[in-house]
Amino acid sequence: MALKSKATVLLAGPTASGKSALALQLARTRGGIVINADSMQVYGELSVLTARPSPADETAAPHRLYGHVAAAEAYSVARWLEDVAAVVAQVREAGAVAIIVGGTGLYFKALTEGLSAVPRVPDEVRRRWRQLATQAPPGELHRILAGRDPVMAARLAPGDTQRLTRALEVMEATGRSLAEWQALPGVPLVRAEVADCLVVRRPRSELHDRCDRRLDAMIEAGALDEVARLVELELPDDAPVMRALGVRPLAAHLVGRLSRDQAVAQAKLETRQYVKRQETWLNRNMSSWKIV
RNA sequence: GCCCAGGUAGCUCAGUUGGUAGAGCAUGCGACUGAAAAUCGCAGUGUCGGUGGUUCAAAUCCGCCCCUGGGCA
Repeated sequence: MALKSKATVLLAGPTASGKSALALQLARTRGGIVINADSMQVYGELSVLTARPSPADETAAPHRLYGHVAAAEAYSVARWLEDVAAVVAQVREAGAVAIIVGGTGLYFKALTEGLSAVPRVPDEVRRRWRQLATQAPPGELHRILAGRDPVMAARLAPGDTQRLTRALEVMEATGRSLAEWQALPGVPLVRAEVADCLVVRRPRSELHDRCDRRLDAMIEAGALDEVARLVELELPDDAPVMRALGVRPLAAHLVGRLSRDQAVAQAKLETRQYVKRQETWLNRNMSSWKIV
């Protein structure tokens, strides 16, 4: 493929589309460094189930931001953005090509548009709202928010617990509506216009087949053991790692709540649904990217 | 062969005293600013097993037939 020589490559695409392999190939032919833009491949404890690049891949070309976070930590877009900023700076200094690859649309958006400068919410405040969110009857959070931040309340669906919680904690911690914060423009770290923006696309049915086959291969490669080790850490249910595709069904199988076949089927199902969400994001946000 | 329980959306099932059906899941589409592999919104679809009958009107009542599960022989 004919690529202009730009210092940064952004490579997005749905899961199991073959992004990582392409990134590796680009890194080898262009002397690049592969940088992860996937919210789950950052966790050290998960490598099989998140389809992280293999040790062999990692020796074939330098990789950054893979498995560098402990499962017990709650990673986030903001932290990722700090991490990539540092890595991209190093890569530029070294005069190498940064190949940022992943399936997390939000991360690419934060990268190319920046994040609004919302002050950090104290852990205690966050914990309290999240706690309430797990117990509040349906509609309760939305009612509370409507009383404190009608703008955000009008914007959010009553069932959208996660965003309602965020709006509430920001309102409490900063005294201003999240809507005001988000109206502040962010600073792009990498502008899409100066990067090679690539997106891997494949027919949906083909992606589904690839996801299914890959999940079977993950099981063969020890995904169940990996989940067993994760479960032993006894992390809270709302820890982001515990939300990785397949973790919940496979963990349910380990305690006998699902048969192996049911668990595998459920994991495949989750993966297909994720593909759909990714494609919606790609259609909406990356329609001008070059399809490879 | 007899008795019992079932046959309603792709799946699991709900359908009060008869008024041509509905939830969850799946599927499709969409939203998305510090949990994003997350979280959420919207939208299909049905010869109600078949066939006769009763009735103004049958998923619902009656007859026969077919199929599935269980029990008895």
